Amino acid sequence: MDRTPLTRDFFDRPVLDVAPDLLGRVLVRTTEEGPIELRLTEVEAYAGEIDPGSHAFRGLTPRNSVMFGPPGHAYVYFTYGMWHCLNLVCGPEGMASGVLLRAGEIEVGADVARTRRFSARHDRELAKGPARLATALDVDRALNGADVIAAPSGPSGPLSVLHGTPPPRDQVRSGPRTGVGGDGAHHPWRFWIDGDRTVSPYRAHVPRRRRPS
DNA sequence: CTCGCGATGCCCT
DNA sequence: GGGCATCGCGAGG
Repeated sequence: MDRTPLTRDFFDRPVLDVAPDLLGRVLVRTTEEGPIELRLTEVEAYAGEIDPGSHAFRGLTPRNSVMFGPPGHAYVYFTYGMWHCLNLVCGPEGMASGVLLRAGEIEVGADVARTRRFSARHDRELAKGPARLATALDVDRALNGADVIAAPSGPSGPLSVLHGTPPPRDQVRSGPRTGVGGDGAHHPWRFWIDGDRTVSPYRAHVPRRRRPS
């Protein structure tokens, strides 16, 4: 496995080039309890201000400001009152595009991840879904804006991405994004590794009705 | 394995 | 005040 860190230039490309190219890459999370390494198996592209599904669609806000910054940084948001999700900012500064990390296989530190993901029945469920992935890697808003480009000698900060072993191109599949409705629903901007058991199940967008009071 | 539903708090209109 | 880039649980096949 190639443990060379990905460079800034890797992320400074159009999001639809970066997103599928992240499959098979290795995310390294350094925690006090030890390292966790995750091989990415499922991602989604969010194309900045032109994309109705993107948090950046309505322009710069306090929450999404990291997306408007330079590539190669973590954008972490809080959702459904309980969960965090982790994105990697890509494209040139100002494009506000990013890749949501949806699922992966934990290759190192499954025991550490399990201390937070104790309800997972199999190891392959530890990071099967974006909020599970963030929980397993102990990612919260404290890491919002963190630089994920490691020094050439290896990971130094809390989060970094290594080259890993990308799958053959014919094993990369694409389809509609999970849980995205409206005008952004039909874009096939979700990418995953065909047949991988850690990929999360597809769920179509469901508009919610207000609970009777 | 699938489906249905409630939890929960922050963001933005 | 509506909606959310979700998850875990319980019931049923």
